Amino acid sequence: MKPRAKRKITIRDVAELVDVHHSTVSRALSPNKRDQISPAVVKKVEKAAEQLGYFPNLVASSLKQNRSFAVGVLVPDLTNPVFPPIIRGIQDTAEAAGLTVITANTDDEEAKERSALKTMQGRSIDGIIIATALREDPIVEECIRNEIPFVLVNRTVDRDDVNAVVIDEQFGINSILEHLIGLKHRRIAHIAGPDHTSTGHERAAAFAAYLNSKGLPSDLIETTEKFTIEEGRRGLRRLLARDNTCTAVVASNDLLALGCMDEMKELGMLVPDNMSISGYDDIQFLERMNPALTSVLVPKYEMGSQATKILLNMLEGKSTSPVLQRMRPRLVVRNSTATASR
Amino acid sequence: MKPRAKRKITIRDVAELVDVHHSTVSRALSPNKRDQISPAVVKKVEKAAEQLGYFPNLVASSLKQNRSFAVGVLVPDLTNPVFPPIIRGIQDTAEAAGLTVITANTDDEEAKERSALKTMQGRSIDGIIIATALREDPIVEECIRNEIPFVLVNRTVDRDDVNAVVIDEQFGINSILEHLIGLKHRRIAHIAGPDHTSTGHERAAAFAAYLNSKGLPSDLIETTEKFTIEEGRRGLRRLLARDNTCTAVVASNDLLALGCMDEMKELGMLVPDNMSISGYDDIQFLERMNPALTSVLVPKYEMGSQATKILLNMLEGKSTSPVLQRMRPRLVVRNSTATASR
DNA sequence: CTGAAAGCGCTTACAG
DNA sequence: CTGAAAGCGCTTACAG
Repeated sequence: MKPRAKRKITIRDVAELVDVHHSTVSRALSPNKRDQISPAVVKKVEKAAEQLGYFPNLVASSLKQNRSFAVGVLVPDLTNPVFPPIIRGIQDTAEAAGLTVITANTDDEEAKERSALKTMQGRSIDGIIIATALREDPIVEECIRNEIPFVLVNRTVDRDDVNAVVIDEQFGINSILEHLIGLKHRRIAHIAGPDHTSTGHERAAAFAAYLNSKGLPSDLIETTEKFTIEEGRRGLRRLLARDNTCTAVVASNDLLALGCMDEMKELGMLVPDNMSISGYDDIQFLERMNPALTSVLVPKYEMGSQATKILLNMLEGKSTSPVLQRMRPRLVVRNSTATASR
Repeated sequence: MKPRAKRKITIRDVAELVDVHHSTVSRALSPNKRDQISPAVVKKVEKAAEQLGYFPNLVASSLKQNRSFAVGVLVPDLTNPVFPPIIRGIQDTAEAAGLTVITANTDDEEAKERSALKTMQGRSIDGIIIATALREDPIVEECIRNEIPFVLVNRTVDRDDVNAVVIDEQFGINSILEHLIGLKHRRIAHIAGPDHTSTGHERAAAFAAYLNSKGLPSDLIETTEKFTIEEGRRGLRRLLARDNTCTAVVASNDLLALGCMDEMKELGMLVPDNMSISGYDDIQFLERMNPALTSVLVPKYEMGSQATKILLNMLEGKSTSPVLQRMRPRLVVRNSTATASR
């Protein structure tokens, strides 16, 4: 026979059972106040709590402490395969520290970002991890203005007084270019991501710089509007319209690369026979594709996890000066890149 | 010059500015209490709130109302490609109704499920959407016992007094079997998902029933422990060890099918030449694989969205009797299935 | 080591 | 239509 009135068990019920003041119960149950209470009482309180099936009301606790033990995460779109591993890294690390994670999709729309931020603020979020940053980002500015602790992940902003965990893009681009040059490619093109993102911008800059340093032409850059398959197709179309001498294309991320592959197929051209193509990010299942896509693996889970650790430090009042952490990616060679055909 | 003390603006600050009682502000700002207040005052309150940059403290509101305007979601693992679209469907629908979504990964471990549920209860979650149900599920029982409104999605339990949005598995299995039989396959095998999941169980049952109804052998069923690539490999290995006459394999989901493809490759056998293979779920990028995997598309986003709508109805006190909603999947034929080779 | 009191920022019966 | 009061379930100075 279950209790019909499902009134919530509170700290007062526990107090009554043990016959102490409810503030004593609060202390006994709080890991860092526990030592203010005699072990005997702690024991009794714990037993009573257990017995009554008590669990703390985090909402009340949040209101009083003016923090919610929750962190927000802003991603463009959960169904973009780059993000799930990043989010998982965030969640695992946050939950291990007792924090709940609230994720919002922004679809790269500022209105949605603002609304998500507002909701999170209303929930007294402790901090926020932002995977949506543009190089000039009003939402980031807003977080700074409102003194919300935040860490950027994957992309960063142009200003350098923020915490961010990103990729060593130069290393990543260099490693793919080295690989292609080793395969005798001399005319290499770049399908660049949007220039208003740090990833798009830095990868394109690294691309040009490396080729210049090798005395190779670096003019074959087509910049896209978004990191999408469709934009990859259009980018490649534009590229081929103005040049038909290049033998390899470095795409700024995997989705753009997949778009390039689609366009090649549409044109009846073969990858890698007629053109080598590489991606960036190394999303799931590339090894199963036809052809398997060569890519630059970015440690997505670790980036998320690392960003969260930094945020946790901030919340604990440690780590004062802003940190820009660059993680090293790793080239993964597959079948979409091969020896230059001419 | 920004205000240094970033004390939060409260309803009282707004009240003071307009010179009314703070309860009046509360009413004026509440969509469903607004009409108790004279339009003139509402206007003034809104303006003052705007001017002060007031936004409501949802934590306080939650505490008082004993609901949090948040719903929980339990998934096994966010990085499993089936789930992001489901979650996105949930989020979009929930957010449109003003609810925040909190997602937790359980890795199919009961301990993690319990802990997630406890956290969510502590946060006074309004309801919960469960994508992790087993046919006999202690967490579901717990939700029932604690009278937490919940809706199951993708999988359901054996008891029928719950709300669930799942797939018409019989339709899905029939459509793939029809397709294979049309391709002259007569010895068809099934790599079944875990029997303790409704999906694994129902698909296997539908498989046997349909073949029986056509007078075809239905004994070639290998049951796996988990819906994973690795289990798919092992399942196919076991199958081939006991039978070498079958020409087609229906896998209970895409990951199992991918495992079957891997094992075929390992054995030096060709798909579909030596064996047709089909998946189920239709996760992202199957069309790009080598060979492109024939699958049964389940409307993932819509399932999530539909489950959320049902939950919203429950929260509004509508919809009393439990609903089992079955959504119709759709066969997507690709290159991994072809005419039987013998 | 423990208790009593105040208060976090809202909402909502109860009056008027 | 508006105000005054009480209270949601905690936490935490302040006493002792």
